[in-house]
Amino acid sequence: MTRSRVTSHDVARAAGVSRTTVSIVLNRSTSAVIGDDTRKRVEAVAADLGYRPNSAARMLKSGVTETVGLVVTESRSLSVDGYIPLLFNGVGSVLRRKGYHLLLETLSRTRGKNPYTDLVESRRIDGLLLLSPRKDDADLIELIESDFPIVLLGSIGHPKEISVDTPSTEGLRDAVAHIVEQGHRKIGTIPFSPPGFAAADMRLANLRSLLSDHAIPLDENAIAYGDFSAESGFKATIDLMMARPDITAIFAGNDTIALGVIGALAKLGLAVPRDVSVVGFDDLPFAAYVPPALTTVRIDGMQQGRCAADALMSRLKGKPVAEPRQKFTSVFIQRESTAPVR
Amino acid sequence: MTRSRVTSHDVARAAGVSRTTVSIVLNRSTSAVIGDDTRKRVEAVAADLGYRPNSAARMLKSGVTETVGLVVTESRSLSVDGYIPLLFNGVGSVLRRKGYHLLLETLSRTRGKNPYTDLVESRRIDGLLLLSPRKDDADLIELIESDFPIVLLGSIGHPKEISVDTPSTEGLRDAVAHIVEQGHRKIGTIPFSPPGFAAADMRLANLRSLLSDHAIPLDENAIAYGDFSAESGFKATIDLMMARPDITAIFAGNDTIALGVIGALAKLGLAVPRDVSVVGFDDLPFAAYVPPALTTVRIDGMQQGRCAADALMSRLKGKPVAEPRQKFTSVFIQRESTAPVR
DNA sequence: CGGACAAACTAACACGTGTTAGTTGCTCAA
DNA sequence: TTGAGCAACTAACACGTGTTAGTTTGTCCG
Repeated sequence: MTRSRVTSHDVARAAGVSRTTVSIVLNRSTSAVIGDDTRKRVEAVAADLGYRPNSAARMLKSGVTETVGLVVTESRSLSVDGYIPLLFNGVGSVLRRKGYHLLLETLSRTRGKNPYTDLVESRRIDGLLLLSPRKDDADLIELIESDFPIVLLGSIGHPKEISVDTPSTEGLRDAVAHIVEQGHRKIGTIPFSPPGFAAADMRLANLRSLLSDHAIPLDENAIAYGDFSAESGFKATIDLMMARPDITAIFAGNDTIALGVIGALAKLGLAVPRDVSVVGFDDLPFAAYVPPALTTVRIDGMQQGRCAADALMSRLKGKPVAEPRQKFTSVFIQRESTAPVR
Repeated sequence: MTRSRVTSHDVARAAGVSRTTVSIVLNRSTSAVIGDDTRKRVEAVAADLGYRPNSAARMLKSGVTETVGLVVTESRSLSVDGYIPLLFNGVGSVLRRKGYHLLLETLSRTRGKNPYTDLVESRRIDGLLLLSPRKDDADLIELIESDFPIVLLGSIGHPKEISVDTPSTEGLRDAVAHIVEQGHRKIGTIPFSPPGFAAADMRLANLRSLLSDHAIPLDENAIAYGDFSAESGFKATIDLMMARPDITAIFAGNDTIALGVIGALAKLGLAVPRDVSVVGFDDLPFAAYVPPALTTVRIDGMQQGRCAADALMSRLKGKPVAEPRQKFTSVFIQRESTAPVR
């Protein structure tokens, strides 16, 4: 490493004081009183030499890394799910303000050992944000019970969890009411992921229950599973409409899938919303600007990200989190991809 | 810190050897010969106790963090530009394989001091991946000249840079040829960012030059600047078509913007491709599945991410990078959003 | 005049690791 | 017998920092 660095020792020598004094001055520590002139001199010398504390040494000594991990459990979803970038943005804005850093870890489903266990045990991070947690994740449960600071984006219903969830209930209730009001009775859906993914399972159950309130069944053959992407929405729609050509309204698992749904319907010669109505989910930034503008259910990704990061920050500061299980209501947004049944 | 950790000292004591031996065994160091039985015993004890080396201590001693920074200079673009997630995925797949970690930093344009300077000087990262570098970034140039390992995604034309670029030339040439062949002469464009952004400026200049090869001008009033998002594409299109209702073909800065363009045209009562042809850029995962399937120019984000990460990895291993300025050709993809002029 | 006390600073330890320069015991040739 | 050489291991230092427990100097009060 030819690139030589300036240490607190260099600053101390140049300022004619001890290394201890340098540390106290630069950290604004109150463990000792330092004269005003000395303080000024040390600060000037430090700035002059361009001194930056070595983060590794600081981590080692203090045990604080000023870094939090963000784990995306489905690395595949990262590249196609437009919701995740919004989360990143929300999380990032909070961390930047607090001077924290973000370690991004993607986890492919096949891996045996969870990578965040390694992050935690090697003390590389102070806390963890976990996206799309799974109820059956034993490592995760152990981590939660060990009191490691961890905030879930989504919920697994563990008594000790801290989570920021966006249940679909309210928005979806209004969406269903709207669709039923428009006269639709033959309804299909394309969940945003295959079964086993907590949030998607929950939303599907929710949809089924809401439909049954209107005495409308959600048959097994009216469900075609997607996989986050527009492509999966496209293919699932082809399958769905083959099996159930009578369907007049489709609830897409997210807005990206909704794009694929509309694309597939067009391929089948069906216009949206004239022949089939489509409801999206998320209200991604593009939703209002595509043709037809998507009727959808809004959840605010940036806000979810911000809240999760805030909760983790206060947890790291030792404060108890005010609201361990925060929930954001979703809201129905009516646009132009839905219309009365013909 | 109630959470007590097991150190190499604990392992040493439990195995009845010295800490040095533990270190040598677990790092497979060749600086000393360790007997086979001792080695086995140490490994067993370490596994048994669940020993994980403290990363901070290791960083401090070895000077290696096994972490690379990924800086997104336009934090706004993160939430709306579908290309970035693809890059993440490519970068992530390489780093995961090599056991490296990814520190994600977003930079809002307004900030004075570049945050990556801090990352570098506090020794938090071994190397840097920089997205959308700016030619006028003095800190960046200084960093490059100081031989810090840094790989640019995009190019600023510095003699010492290592970069992975995706110039638009080939794909755009074919796209222009296609559009001209279809009889279009009144052509507009919506760059993916306002002027000042190197890649967008370059692409615009490229488009202008390619059009002029066909003796077609690109008037100033045929350009309406976008800002990564579908929303910006929507609004820019409204402006553009107000100023130039004669336009029959639009080159969108990226596929997300193309969505907004098509949405706006629909609002104006214009159908794509019947009334106006639209060419996207990037070939994002949804491009083939929306109606109409986007005619676009493909650049492979995952591959660009992988190559950049690979280049950085070999740079960190001390190997000279085989090809310091790598370029990926873009390729024209004809789908259904373009048609002959009416 | 002596002791108490505060202000201003510092010596020295600890954090947990990787590595260099040994040390110990043993074999084997001269 | 001896000393050279080797296998197997370890003592001790260094990385750069934060902090505890002092030390020195000066002042003030009884």
